Amino acid sequence: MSLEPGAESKSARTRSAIIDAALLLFRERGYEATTMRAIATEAGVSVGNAYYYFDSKEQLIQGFYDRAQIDHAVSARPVLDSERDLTKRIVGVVEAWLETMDPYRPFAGKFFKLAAEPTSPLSPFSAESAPARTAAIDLWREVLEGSDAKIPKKLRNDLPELLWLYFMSLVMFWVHDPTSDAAATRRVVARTAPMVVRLIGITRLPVIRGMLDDVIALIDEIRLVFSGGGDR
Amino acid sequence: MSLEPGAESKSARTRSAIIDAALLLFRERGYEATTMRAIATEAGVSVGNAYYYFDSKEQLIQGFYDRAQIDHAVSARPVLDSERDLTKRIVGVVEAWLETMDPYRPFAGKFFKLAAEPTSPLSPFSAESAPARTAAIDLWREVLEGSDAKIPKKLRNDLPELLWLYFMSLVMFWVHDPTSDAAATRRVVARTAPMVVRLIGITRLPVIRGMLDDVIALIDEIRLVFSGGGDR
DNA sequence: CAAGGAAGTTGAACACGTTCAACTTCTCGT
DNA sequence: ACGAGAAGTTGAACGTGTTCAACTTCCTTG
Repeated sequence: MSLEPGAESKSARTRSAIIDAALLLFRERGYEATTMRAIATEAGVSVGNAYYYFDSKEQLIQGFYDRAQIDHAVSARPVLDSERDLTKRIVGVVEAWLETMDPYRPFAGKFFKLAAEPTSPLSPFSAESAPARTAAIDLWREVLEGSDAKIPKKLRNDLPELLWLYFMSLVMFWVHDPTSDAAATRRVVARTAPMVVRLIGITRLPVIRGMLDDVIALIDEIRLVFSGGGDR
Repeated sequence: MSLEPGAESKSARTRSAIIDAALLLFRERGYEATTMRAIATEAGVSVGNAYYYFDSKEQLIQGFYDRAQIDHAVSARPVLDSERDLTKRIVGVVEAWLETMDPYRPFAGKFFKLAAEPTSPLSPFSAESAPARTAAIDLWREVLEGSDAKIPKKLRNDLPELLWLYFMSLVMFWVHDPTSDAAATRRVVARTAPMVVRLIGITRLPVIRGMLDDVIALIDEIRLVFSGGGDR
């Protein structure tokens, strides 16, 4: 594999030409209305050739995920580098994501429907998504570690993952959000981000600390089940 | 529409014959492997006729939902009538559901993938699912009201819905649960149900009460968005 | 009872995702 | 430069969900 930009192999160029074509047509007509024949034609290849590079039409969405994640990391950079307040960091990173995803919002539902199937490689919990997932969790780790908030020791380990889960539920809300320009989602983020921060602070209280231990123990147990601990 | 049982119209019988055939074949071969042609043949009708009664193959799953909900209400009855302890009521009702759904577990993922699409009538948040949804929320209201637990006034209104949401997240976990016989899900229920009950009790603490007001305000706001308050 | 419209029913036809055997082009060791 | 195997490419063909014009049965109204 060559490293000089612009000198990528022919096959790599064909590959991304197909993704480009797919994403273009998805934006224009939506996911279902875009046929594989149309994608192939737009990309200047045959249908069969498109299937040489991608196992299925759904598979093309993985390409979308990868790009979205990179775009998000880029658009979140300014906030991460300038803001210290944890609440504002959370809000900023989520808003950056909303910005990035805006062009795809009309048919995002179709994408997440596919992601919701547990056996699908597109599921955020699948092995195939592991790279994108850990990258995303690392982003949330940076949100935490770059902030001036004091994180209780007990939470250090699990909080990035929990924050990512919080983010995933925001994404789910966004998918269902009927308001134009995702106004409701923005409102929910603005409202819940301070709650999350306060929740972290509250874990110092004795009453809560007892519960926290249970929660952490449960999370660790669940992680074990999914990392091969359970019989599949 | 006739009310005497056993004297239903021909069309109603055809309708349920198609659902019977579909559910039978789904169980035997899975969702994707079952063709509409096979369903029609099994039900003793033509393909076109099946489409006279159901808009699509997905639509057949709505029939599955309706039955599952009825079955659950029935299987949850013993616990609801005999047990007073809130934790045990929650665990019992969830276990009853797990029992009910067991035959469909192998392909439940396929079902919930369809349910995850916001625009789909199969979404638990859709208008079409409203009857099933309110019935389910009512079930959780009974779980609460039949228990000996003291529910803070502030929570009376929203708690059944919140409990249903908790249940929905358990369902999501169940769909992803890789263990045989859903052992991990059972464990999570056994662990989280006491936490939920403790969480309800804790809302009396002054620190928490402040947060609780925020949460309730947010929930009410969200409900408004989805009940037509937002621009669609 | 007759008539005519509504409800129910049919299977062939269509469009789409996907597969595959055949073909072409590239790569590299000799 | 050559040959052989790998990699890339093709479009026709297949199976599936869905549609539709035509047909049949049922029900209502005069």
